[in-house]
Amino acid sequence: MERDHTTEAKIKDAARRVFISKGFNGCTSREIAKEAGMNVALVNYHFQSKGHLFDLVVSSVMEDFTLSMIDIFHSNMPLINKARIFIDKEYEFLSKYPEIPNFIVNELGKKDKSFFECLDIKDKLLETKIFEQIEEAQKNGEMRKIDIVSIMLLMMSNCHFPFIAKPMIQTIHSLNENEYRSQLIIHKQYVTEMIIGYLFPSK
Amino acid sequence: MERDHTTEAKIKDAARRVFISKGFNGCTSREIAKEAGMNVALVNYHFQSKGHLFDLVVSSVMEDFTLSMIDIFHSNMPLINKARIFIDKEYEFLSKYPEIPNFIVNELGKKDKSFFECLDIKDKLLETKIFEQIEEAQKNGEMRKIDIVSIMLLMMSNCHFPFIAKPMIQTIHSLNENEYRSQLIIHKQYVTEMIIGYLFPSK
DNA sequence: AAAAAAATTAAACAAGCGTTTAAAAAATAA
DNA sequence: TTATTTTTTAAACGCTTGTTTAATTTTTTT
Repeated sequence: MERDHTTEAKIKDAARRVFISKGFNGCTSREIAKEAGMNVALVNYHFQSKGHLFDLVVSSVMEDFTLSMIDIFHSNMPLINKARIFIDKEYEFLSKYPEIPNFIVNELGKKDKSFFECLDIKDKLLETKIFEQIEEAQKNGEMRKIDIVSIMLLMMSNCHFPFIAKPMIQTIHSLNENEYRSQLIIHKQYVTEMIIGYLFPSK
Repeated sequence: MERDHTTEAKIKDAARRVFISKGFNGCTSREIAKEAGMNVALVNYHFQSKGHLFDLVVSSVMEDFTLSMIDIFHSNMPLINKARIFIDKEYEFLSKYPEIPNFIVNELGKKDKSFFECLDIKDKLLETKIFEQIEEAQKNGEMRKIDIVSIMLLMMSNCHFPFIAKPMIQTIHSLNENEYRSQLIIHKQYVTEMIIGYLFPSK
């Protein structure tokens, strides 16, 4: 019984769905069990506690999230291309999992730093040598001299916020699902143009 | 006894603090009562239910939030100045209440649209005639032709996200409170430069 | 000062929570 | 098959939740 439709996998998948859309405090163990089509006791039998299951889900989500960020950095493209593709891939990933940014900023904000650190996002970023490439491009004058933190903030702000604030923007401007999806496609182009234009002024 | 340190006011203030930092599901009625230095029963005596009190807090927060956005729009400055001041005031407001963006996107995402609509943010924005001013500036060629939704998204993304993602960025880059505050000041300048440069290409 | 109203309290309510138990069912090993 | 282990179940556990009750204190009214 090594297939991937084991009880454990079903529960973990259900937990992921429920936790992402409702948060840790916003859902119950019974709700997760029901989503998985299981008995409540099975959740604790296989995963000890709600909290432990949650930590597993958080780690899994963060892994997907980090992976979606760094896989572009590993190539040896010029930085300006990487920036373009990064924004593109980020919008693609977030369109697929639009609830993840909200989940991350919400649920990880509550956790203490030690849990956060063991996900070692910084280390994974360092491995890609992206920071060296940025430093070099800045010395060459190809790239505007801005610190890493702000570069990351600029990128993430303009990629994540449109997904985080979706319900708010949708209501303010009376946009349905399709209309907002179209808006995101247009917005991605603006964002790309703006960020590339700012970070690489020569172009 | 018409002063502003009535029991009701104390409870409402305490509820605002607790709700903003922990969310609706993240806190209890007893916690709010304790924060206010009151008995639990008093919360329901004065505010019927936790949910009703929460709605009052949300409305109050949204009012402050909307007010912080629109008061610059009412003046008859040139648009480029309004944009600069908007970003400045937004960072000022959010530095004072850094938990509000997170609270808004989280708690309002759960509410149904009818509740959202009765806050009529769009109407308040329309009253300021800012949309007309934008349209005119775009016809004059002073401003890049971008739809209102994306303009708002650009503004809010770059103002709000740095506060929303604070815990994440802090941990990734090992920044303490003061270091992050300094980062925000620098970042605000980048953001201003980038957005103004993009929206008003002539400059 | 006495009576009426309002505000506050401690205690209890039923309902739901995460978790555990102990027995039944299913799967595995002998 | 029989014995043994693993998995699943229904039921219950103690605890916390939001809310209510009924009694007490404080304030207001007369």
